[in-house]
Amino acid sequence: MWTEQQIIEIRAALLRWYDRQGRTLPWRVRPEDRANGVIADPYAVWLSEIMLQQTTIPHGTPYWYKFLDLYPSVEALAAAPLDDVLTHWAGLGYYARARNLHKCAITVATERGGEFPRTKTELLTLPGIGDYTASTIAAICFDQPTNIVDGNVERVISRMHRVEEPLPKAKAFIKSLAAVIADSDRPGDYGQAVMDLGATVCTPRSPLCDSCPWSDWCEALEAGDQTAYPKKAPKKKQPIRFGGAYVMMRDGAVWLRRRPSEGLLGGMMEVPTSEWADVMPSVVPPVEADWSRSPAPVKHVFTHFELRLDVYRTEIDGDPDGEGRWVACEALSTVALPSLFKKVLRAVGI
DNA sequence: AACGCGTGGTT
DNA sequence: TAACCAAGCGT
Repeated sequence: MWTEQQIIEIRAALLRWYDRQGRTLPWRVRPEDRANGVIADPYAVWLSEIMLQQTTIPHGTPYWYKFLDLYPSVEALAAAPLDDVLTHWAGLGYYARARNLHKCAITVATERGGEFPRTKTELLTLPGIGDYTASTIAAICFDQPTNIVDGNVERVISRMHRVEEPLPKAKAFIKSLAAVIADSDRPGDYGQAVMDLGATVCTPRSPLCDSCPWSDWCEALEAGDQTAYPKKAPKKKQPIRFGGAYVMMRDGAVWLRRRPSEGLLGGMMEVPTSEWADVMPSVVPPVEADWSRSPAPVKHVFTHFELRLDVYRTEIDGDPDGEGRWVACEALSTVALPSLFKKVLRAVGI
């Protein structure tokens, strides 16, 4: 292992690199500003961290601007109806994040006077905030010396040490290795620096080792097998499920209903569908009508299965049975409609 | 502890 | 094209 002196040099090399980058993300405080006492806004940082969980920065960033504009404070977010929050989250995926975001905002606004807790331990008690997010907020906003480990850090550390154990089993071990070099003098900058390193230099496919501040200490670079790490457990093939979606139109409006509040796409609106099964279920339309089927099924890939929906469309006069409501086609952007069902509507020309 | 949970971009 | 990937969390 490294001597204390080496560890100090490793930290310093990363922070020198980071300071030189000048990479700015909109919710960040630049190192020079931080040195002058500028404090990151916990609300804005929390919002960004929840949105960026398993989400790329280009995809998440427009949502961050929109939410800050619509809900400039945690109180404003807490006061909004959940359905509005889900509407504005639509398209970002992992909708439990939006439900937890709203729940967390209510807790902070009503039980904590609008102030986020300043310690990792207290942050961990809030809905939607796990180890990574708690560590990050505590470090970036409150200068707490935490050990920030996300997917980027796992890749960087597993390469430096050529960790042979595959993820996700190796998470605890990698985290213990990361803790050895985590910086306690500039916790926020260090955490962002090591994540940036993974995101821009120590990339999954083609790492830019010539530009890496840690190349002197990287075992994988020395061995020439950087991209062999992190080792990952083989993933199983995902099943394909089939079903039918039934688009009912009346006077330029579409019939939508609300999904159950938990589980897949929980709380979001949907076009009525059949059950989703391993083989195409027998077709039982929700109303007797003259249905036309779209030429090609809609394909949609979830995390744990692929869905193929045959899309049927019809015009009806009355109301369908069951819960739901008519939504004018021009007003579809004002409802909590996930991408899957936007695709379904697009497939029949809406 | 392993699995459920979205979506869009890249290779 | 199929596989892989992205600043994880809850149960």
